[in-house]
Amino acid sequence: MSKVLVVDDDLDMLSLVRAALEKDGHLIDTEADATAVQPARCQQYDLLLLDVMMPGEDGFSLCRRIRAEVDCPILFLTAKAEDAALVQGFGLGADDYIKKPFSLAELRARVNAHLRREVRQPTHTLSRGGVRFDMQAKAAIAGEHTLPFTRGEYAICEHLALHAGQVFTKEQLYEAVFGFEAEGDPSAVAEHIKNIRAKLKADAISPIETVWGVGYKWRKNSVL
Amino acid sequence: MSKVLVVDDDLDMLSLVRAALEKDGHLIDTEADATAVQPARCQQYDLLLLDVMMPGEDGFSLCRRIRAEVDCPILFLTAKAEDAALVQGFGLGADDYIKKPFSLAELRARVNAHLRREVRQPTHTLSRGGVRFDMQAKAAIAGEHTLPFTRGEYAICEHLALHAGQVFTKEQLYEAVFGFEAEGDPSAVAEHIKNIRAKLKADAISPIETVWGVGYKWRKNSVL
DNA sequence: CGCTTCCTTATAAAATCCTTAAAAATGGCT
DNA sequence: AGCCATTTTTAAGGATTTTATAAGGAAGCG
Repeated sequence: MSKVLVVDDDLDMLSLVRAALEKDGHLIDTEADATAVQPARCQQYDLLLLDVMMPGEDGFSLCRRIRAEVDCPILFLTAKAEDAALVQGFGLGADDYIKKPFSLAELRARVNAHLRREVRQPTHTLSRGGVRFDMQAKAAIAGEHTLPFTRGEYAICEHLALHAGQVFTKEQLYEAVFGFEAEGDPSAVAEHIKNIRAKLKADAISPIETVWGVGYKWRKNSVL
Repeated sequence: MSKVLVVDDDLDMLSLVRAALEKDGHLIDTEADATAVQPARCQQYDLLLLDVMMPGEDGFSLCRRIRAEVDCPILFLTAKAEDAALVQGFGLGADDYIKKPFSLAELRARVNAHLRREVRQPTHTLSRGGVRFDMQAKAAIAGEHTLPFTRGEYAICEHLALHAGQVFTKEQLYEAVFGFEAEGDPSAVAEHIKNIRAKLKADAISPIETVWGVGYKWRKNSVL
């Protein structure tokens, strides 16, 4: 979830852009008056989308005014297709230049590409059966939202997913999660499995199979 | 001066692009055969420019193959102007998508914009979650005013923000802030976290999440 | 000395984990 | 098919662990 500020004097354009970007789960603020945009205000956003042609202050001027103090990507929306204007825009520190008329698909793709770059980091992630594990953040993500796993639940879940297809007894799972001293009641693991399944159910996925008389395993060929 | 690799089967195009980018002082390598491009080789470049339509392996396939191991910006050159292809390209982790025919001015402007962004990162200021860190001044700014952090509070806060998304135990945080001998009571860290949160609360932002049983982390805007 | 910062301690609050017990499901048996 | 023994699932409650909060004292610094 990222915060985006859109500056355009055309109110129709604002609502159009807002609707498009909100589909990707972003938080959109809009502003029709460029002169009202101060550097300090921009610092809370992850990306700025500026129209070039506006009465009063235009997008170029606004960019020039705030660039020094704003670190996030700045994208221009423009009807001017001339190279000179485009080069000028990039020269002011812009990160992209989207020519009108643009498709909403392109707008979304470009905005997301810039936001993604901001958070692109060497993360150890694993995707299995519709669930994405961020091993650094110790978080599991399904669809658009983070699953509210507890530490134990996450650990069991990650271990199963990491060794998808392999069957683990309750004792093995307990040991894998809490180290060697597996002094735990097997039913404690069953309890966790139950909770995990309940939380996954909200996203209509159930990758954990029970092997009767043996234990549990993560389904290997995920039918997503 | 940056190193750029251009992959295109069209030799005329290669020399054209090379000439254009060399005007900006970049070092250009070219490659006509996509299958010959290995991830390890790409890691020495600051930017990759890939043609989409190539005999043998196309640009999309190449991107897919190397993206996980290559961290630099990847730009597509393409004649395909359809939205679907464009969205697909961005979906593969591309950073820009330049439609043929493009002007050399636009090409240069876009390439330079991406390269500039890369070097903007190692600057001494960082903006995350509504807080801007001035690492030189050791000051954190939220909204209009400087946060009254103590030295230790600032250090913990900066370390968390710098490694947004990653979970740190109290011991790790203490060590990260005071170096080697982490002979500190974990509850001292908890105390600092409390104070940090209290001071951030005035600006209605709370980017620090507690991962129960593990530690703390700075919330990362996850862009799926 | 007064001030800030940091650490410690103590207590309250919260969340998780485990245990227990009953209900449901499974597989094998006659 | 029907029944039984075993295993799994579900549910609820208390015990345990971890975190949040508050207050007091030691150490550094002007």
